[in-house]
This record gives sequence, structure tokens and C-alpha cells, in this order.
Amino acid sequence: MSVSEDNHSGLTRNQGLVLDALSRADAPLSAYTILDQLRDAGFRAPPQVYRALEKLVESGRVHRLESLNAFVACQHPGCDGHTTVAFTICEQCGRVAEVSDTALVERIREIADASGFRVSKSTVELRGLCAQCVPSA
Amino acid sequence: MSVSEDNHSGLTRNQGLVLDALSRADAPLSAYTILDQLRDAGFRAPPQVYRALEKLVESGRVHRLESLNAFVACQHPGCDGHTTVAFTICEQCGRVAEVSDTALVERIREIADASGFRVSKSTVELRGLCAQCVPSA
DNA sequence: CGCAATAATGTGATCTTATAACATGACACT
DNA sequence: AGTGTCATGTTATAAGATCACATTATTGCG
Repeated sequence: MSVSEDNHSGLTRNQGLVLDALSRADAPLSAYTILDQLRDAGFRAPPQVYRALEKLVESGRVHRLESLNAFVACQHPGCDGHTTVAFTICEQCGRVAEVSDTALVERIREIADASGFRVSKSTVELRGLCAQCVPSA
Repeated sequence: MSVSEDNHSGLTRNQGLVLDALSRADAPLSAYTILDQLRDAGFRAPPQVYRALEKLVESGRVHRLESLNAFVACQHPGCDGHTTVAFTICEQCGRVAEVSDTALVERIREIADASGFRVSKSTVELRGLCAQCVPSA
């Protein structure tokens, strides 16, 4: 059993398959790419993917990247603390890194407080070039 | 001539029409909503809207909200400094506010620097309830 | 166990969002 | 007129997401 197939406690078969597909990938996958990859496993229609994704995102095991309309598996070992607040997305190699930054969270909270805005969900996505892909590297 | 029709210097007819539609709205509009609103003005197909939006976003007169797949007119008077770095999006009334926060920009820059990531575009969208829509108000 | 309630799945159709591809028109300069 | 460039118009289609409804598992409880 490969590493990518671990940590499926509490997951249904479909959710496990979708999580595996995302875990295998080294870049975000769209729902339809996942669907294509799971045809052999019996997947036929988009709702099967979207339903699994919905649960996986709910439980913090998967993150949705709004600026890409794509999904990534959470990179935190046990996915216990869903402390991720930001993502860096490399436009060259496609890799995504999760960022947990207390000062950033704090600043966002201050911004919201200043205007009386109650944040229920924050999206922070940084597009650009990762260290490996920066030309001058 | 209404206020919403001003400031079209350098815009083509289609760009002006799309910007007007967005300026009239008090919430983000999808490309297809804009298309519907501009049928009477002769719009027939999506590319007409998307092409205008592309230019308007490029020039900073319009912002795209990634988490909504929708667009808003820039709320800054002359739209000179494109200093907006974040948006608050009320899930109750739909209103969007632009946030220009130096500390936030600075923190994002520090996060990027720490990992050698070169940011070309940052997306910060806060979903929740605006001051007017918070129950306890 | 037996059965109802709930959750997950399978499936087809539909809806929304976005772009490709190609043709036409308008103007600017020579 | 010739040609370059940019905006526009138009058809078709790609890509992303959801609805509606039927079926199958799972769970909980008498």
C-alpha cells in the first residue's frame, strides 16, 4: 500500500479515490481532470467528483484554489490544524505551497474589525514564480 | 448625462458600455449578467463582454473577484492608483468594498520574500457580513 | 433480526462561465 | 489604393458546476 493511500479514516470510497488523485498530483487538479483520472475506478459523471470534493474541503483535507478553479490536497501531515491562510501558486511549475502566517491572519482580522466586517472565509492566493522557477536563481 | 457615464476617456464604445453597467450595479456582476443588460445596446455574444472586461481589468478600472467569478467597477474616484489589495464581500447584501492596506501588502511581501517567491498578482478576498448586515448591529 | 431513516452513489440533463476560431469593419499612415 | 493594427461581430465549443431523480449502502433502533 502506497503512502498516498493512507489516512482515509472516515472517508467513503469516492472521497478516498478523489483524495488519492489529488495526493498523487504535484499541482492543482480541476474537477474534470480528477474525473478523467478516475474513469477506470468507475467514475462517470461530475457530481461524483464534486460531492467528494465538497466533503473533503469541509473536513480540511483538500483546499480549493479560487483563482484556478482547481483543488489541492492539504499538505499538512495529519491535516489536524487547518491553519492555512494563504497559498503561493507558481505560474511556471504549477506547484502550490500553503502558508500559515499569524501576522497575516492578525492583519486581516484588524482590517475586518476596522470596518465592522465579520469574516467567515478568507481567500489569499499569491500568483507568481516560486524560488526554483525564478530566473535569477 | 449621468455620473455613471463619465470617465470614459480612452475607452471604446463596448468598454464604456460594460463599465457603465458595472458602475450602475451595487454588487458584482457576472459576464453573462452584463451581456443580458447590454442586449438592447447591441451586444449579442460573450466575447464582446469578455474582451471589454479584459481591457478594463488591465487598466484597473474594473476588478475581477475570483471567488465569485464576477466583476466590479473600481470604486476609487479617478482610478489612478491601483492600490487595492483586498476586497470584503458581503454574503448578505452582496456589496463589495475595496481595501488598501499598507501593512497587509507589507506582510504579503515578507511572506513571499521568506520563501523566495516572486509575487506577480495577489488575490485577497474576505467573505462574510458587512457592518450593515451583521445581526447584532 | 427487521425496518425506517439517513447518507452516499449513479446517471442524465442542464446551467453557468470562458475561450477558440474566423470574418468583418474602422481608422491611421504612406 | 495598400497595409497594418485594433476593435468588433458571430458561431461554436470548451470548461466548470449544479439539478433532479433513481438506486444502493449504512446506520440506528424497536
